[in-house]
Amino acid sequence: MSLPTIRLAVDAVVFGYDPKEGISVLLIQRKYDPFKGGWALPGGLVNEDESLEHAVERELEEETGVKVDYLEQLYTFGNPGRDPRNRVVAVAYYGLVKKSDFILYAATDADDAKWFHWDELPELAFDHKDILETAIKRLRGKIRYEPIGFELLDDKFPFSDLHKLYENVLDKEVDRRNFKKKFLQLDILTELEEKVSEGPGRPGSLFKFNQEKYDKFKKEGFNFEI
Amino acid sequence: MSLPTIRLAVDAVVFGYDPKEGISVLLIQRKYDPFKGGWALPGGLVNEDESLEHAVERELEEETGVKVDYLEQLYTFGNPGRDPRNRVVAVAYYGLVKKSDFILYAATDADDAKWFHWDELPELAFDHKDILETAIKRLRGKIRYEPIGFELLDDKFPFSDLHKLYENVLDKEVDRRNFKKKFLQLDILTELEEKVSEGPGRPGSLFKFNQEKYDKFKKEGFNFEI
DNA sequence: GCAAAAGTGTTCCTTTTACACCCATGC
DNA sequence: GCATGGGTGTAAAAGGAACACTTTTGC
Repeated sequence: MSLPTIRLAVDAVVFGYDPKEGISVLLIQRKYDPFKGGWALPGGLVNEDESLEHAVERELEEETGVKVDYLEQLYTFGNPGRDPRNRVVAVAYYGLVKKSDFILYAATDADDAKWFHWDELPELAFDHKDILETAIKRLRGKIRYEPIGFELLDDKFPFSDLHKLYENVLDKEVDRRNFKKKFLQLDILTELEEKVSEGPGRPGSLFKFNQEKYDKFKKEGFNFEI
Repeated sequence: MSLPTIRLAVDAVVFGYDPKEGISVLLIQRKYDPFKGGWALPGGLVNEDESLEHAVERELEEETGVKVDYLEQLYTFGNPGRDPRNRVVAVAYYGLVKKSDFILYAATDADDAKWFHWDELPELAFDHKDILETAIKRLRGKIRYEPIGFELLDDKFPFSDLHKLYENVLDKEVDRRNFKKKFLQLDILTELEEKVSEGPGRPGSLFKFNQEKYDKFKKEGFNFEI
């Protein structure tokens, strides 16, 4: 019996955030067939001697110039037929980045790399729509028992940015006062002296995450129902 | 550049339950090298034209005779070096079964197949210890936002079996009365007329799961903090 | 009649929700 | 001075935790 030839790939769902625009996803435009010219998740084949994480980070940087510092395995998609030409099993990861940290460029397999608002996505190649939906569900679930935000917001941010982030991810209104009360109770934020004023209205204090507490919650989880 | 040769395998962490003995894990004794004679999770290479789920179910039945009806993808383990001979990436699944439904037998790659109490596990081959620990964590997390039990208990069971199951999985005492109150509120159980007496003490009613509600919670999740 | 397990209810406390008024700024 | 967003507190409601007594059986 000969060895099955199954190719192993990784794909990355990278979320970015902007308080004004909401949540975006990083996509590339494919340079080669299949789906030439179509939009897809960044990703590619795993090399024989590299770890899966390394493969995602490498492909992501090659194709888009983005380096994520937070990356987590999402799910493995392996249905025969998901790639029209060969059997390819893809281990999908998802990551969070501060959009403003990067200038996108496209290279290797990508003709273009762009952020798309997660409500206005183009048609996607392969089963990447499924992957993306799985990632969105995961992000929505995650937010309830692990902090997100540090990876998506600037180092210093007004509280309203964090509040809007949660409203965006959960896609529902969240009472401003109760949210603040609950979040501050976690004792994960440091309030700075600085204030910032964006447009009209009273300026708000800037906050930053307490890295240590943040990592602790990330590791041990918490309960954050809202 | 030649195609990397990465082999793709699946491994299964199958949990079984017995109110008297607690939670067990199904392991096989390896017939061939590497780790010949050692204990390992059931599993094996994926065929070129079968889905990952199919591969797990096939390997599991071949090696142990167990057919799971509930199986969920756990995590993909892909570190180079996890298999001493080749690069093998393993997609791990975990499943829940009623132990009493099966008579184990060992075949193909397995010399023996046995249930081990999850507190008294032998040394495991490859990185299977990591896989198992990941599965245990997942099971403990799962119990809080999805029902488990239907897959682990007999069709009809006294309430105390369910209670013990939760105590076993969570590895802590849970107040009997509060647990019952909360669980019955979910309206997921049907109380039967039948009563059963196991040893001394007042006989208890038998319950069964309301399949429809169960599937709904399984799909949509709930919040069950205890 | 004693030990063992099942059935049931109440109180207290914590957490969550709903909600309103004042404050600092830009224009 | 008015529109806009930021900052803060309180009361009512719901949910969770703690806890004790009665009932039915086996021996």
